[in-house]
Amino acid sequence: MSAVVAVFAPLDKPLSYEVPAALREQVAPGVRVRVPLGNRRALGVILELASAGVEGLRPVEEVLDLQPLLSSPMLAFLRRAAAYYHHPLGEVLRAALPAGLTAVKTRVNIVTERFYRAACAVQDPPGARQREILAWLRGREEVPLSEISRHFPAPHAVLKRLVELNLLSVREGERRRDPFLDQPVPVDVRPVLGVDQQQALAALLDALAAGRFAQFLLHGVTGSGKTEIYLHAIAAVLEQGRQALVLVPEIALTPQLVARFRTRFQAACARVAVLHSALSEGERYDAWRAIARGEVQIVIGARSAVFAPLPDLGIVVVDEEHESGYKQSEGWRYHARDLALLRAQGSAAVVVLGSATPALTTFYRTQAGDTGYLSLDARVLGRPLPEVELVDLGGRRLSGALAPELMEALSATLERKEQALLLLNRRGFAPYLLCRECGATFRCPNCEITLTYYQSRRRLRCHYCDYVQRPPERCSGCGGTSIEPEGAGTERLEEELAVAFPVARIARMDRDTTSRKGAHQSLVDGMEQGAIDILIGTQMVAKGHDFPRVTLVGVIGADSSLNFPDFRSAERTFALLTQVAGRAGRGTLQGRVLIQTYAPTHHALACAARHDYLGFYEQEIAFRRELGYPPFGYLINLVLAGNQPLQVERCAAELAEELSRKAGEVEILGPAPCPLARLRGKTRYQILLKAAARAPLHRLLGVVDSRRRKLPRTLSLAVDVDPLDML
DNA sequence: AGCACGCCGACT
DNA sequence: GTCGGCGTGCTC
Repeated sequence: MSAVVAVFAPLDKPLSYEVPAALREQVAPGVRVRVPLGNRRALGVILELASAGVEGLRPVEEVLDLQPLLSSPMLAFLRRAAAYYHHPLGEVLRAALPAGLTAVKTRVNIVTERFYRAACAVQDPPGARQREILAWLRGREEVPLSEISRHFPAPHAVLKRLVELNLLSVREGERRRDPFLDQPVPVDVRPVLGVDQQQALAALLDALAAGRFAQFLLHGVTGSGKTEIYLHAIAAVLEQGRQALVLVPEIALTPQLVARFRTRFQAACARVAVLHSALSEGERYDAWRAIARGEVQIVIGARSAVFAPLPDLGIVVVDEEHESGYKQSEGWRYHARDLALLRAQGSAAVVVLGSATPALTTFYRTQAGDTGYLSLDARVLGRPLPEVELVDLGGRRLSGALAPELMEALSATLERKEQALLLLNRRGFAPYLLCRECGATFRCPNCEITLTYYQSRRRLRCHYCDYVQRPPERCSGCGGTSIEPEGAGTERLEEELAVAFPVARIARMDRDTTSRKGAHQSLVDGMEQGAIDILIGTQMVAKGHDFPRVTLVGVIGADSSLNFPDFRSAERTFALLTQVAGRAGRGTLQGRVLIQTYAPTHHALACAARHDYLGFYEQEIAFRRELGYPPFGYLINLVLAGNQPLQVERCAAELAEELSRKAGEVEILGPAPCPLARLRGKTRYQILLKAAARAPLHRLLGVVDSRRRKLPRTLSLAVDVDPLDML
């Protein structure tokens, strides 16, 4: 008997192993095995078994699972995914399984831990620390050791003594800690559905009742009540005894969404599992097993949650489906929304893609009829959309980052004691330092970009590789000393506003101010409690939260994303502007949006100002059609990177040459240096493959696969199927 | 990925 | 004369 095994290694094909007689009872497709590979061992998953013996196979050494870890629909899904993305199956399986199940060095998963509970005794112990911990424990139920450790350093000896004194009881229990449980549970409000919502829901319920694969776009502006529809549809899925998967672009920004799900389904006793990056290896494993056993009805998570092993998946919700966070940007470059569709096909599940600004490709599918279109026209409670004005900066010279119009609007907002939100999609004080004498800028030695200047810390920093240096006293080129920051980032804007509005309470929200745990939440709280008057931030401020007292939104660098060297730059700009504009006037107050731009006639800006998705779509789709870009063509980007510039260039040229010979109907663009031609010390070249259909592209990738192994090992080749950006 | 094999520079 | 640099090939 032999087994075909996908080994967790970047091999281009599965390997066959002999199944020893002693292991015959234990093997099955979907179980993990330990196998010899070269002169080491590796883990892998059995894909299939064959009774016919083959000579000269090495034996399976150990079977690691009693039951298949991956069900057969799940395996089928992952095989299709591997084929689609031209990624080694073993690596795909590794990405789909919780870390810890794929490493050879088998770590014992922590499944139990000690729980302590204060006894009913009233007398107090002698030690001060003992009293302290006991008092704390008396205020709560059963507490796991890990949580006690978080509040008290090295509590073990103290706890042991308290147990000896019979003041505490201990129990060994299964570990289940979930940071999202700390969220206050909101009251479950069940708003009455509007007409649009009822129609959308009815369509979803019909599809669910049919029990077949179907996909829908739920198109509605922020605040139009998409979440309520998800909740209703999921309730119907649970009724059928099936499970639901909810994907969100970034789980860290959605604690209130999670809380809402928890509250709603508490009564139905449905278990909601949240998969997020803060889970330890053990917790992740526990959650994964519970999901696979069918004990969890609803899974909420970021892109990797698309691999959650729900046994009978009935619905997948992809919230904010246009978000780029769904695309994995290194290693296996999958897109969770596209994988969700692939998976749902195999599970006869319904997919709901929700967005206020759907990806162009998604909206196109609704026009073509492949995807059902459900539209929520009005904001709930009929709140009007904010008035948006474009402030044309053409030919004007500003004294600071803000135009007078925006300054005036800000002071009016402050006078009314309302809040303002300013979007400037650039961190730091200034995007670069400039020598006034010779025009030199200061660049990262590893990456081909200018170093961002941080005034607060007096440092220059690279946003790509984190290289840091002190700002130079004099220019290395001409020796000049008049070196000045050019352009403005959030740090500078904050400073400028502090001068202009000395009494205003100003806060900044970007990756630099929110890296500390809980920092993001405290800024959100500050806004909600009215402790902040002006919130400055990068695109982070456009996402996630409702601030009911925000009546003014200002956008400062609206054009910077428009000038990205990428065919999707208009789409991204439109989505960001629409999203941030939606932040104004969420409460009962009328909102106003001012967008500073040099390109007021560009359709991304003009349409965003009119809240006109359809108008934007019409213009953008015409451009895509003309150039054969998605959805009218399919792209695969090949990125070659290496330390030696000449070698990278030469190999890229050779690869492109060979591809051209076999191109057929595939268009080969390049090789050309990537827009980020150097990144973390590596020189990068790209070759873009473009075709009107997928099949010839995939055929051509066969050439890449066979050539991959012949490349010098000092070079890396990344295959990006359906690239989102090409930097 | 990991690991060995194999062919060219600076050391005891 | 070796030790070891990393380019190259292979893993059932």
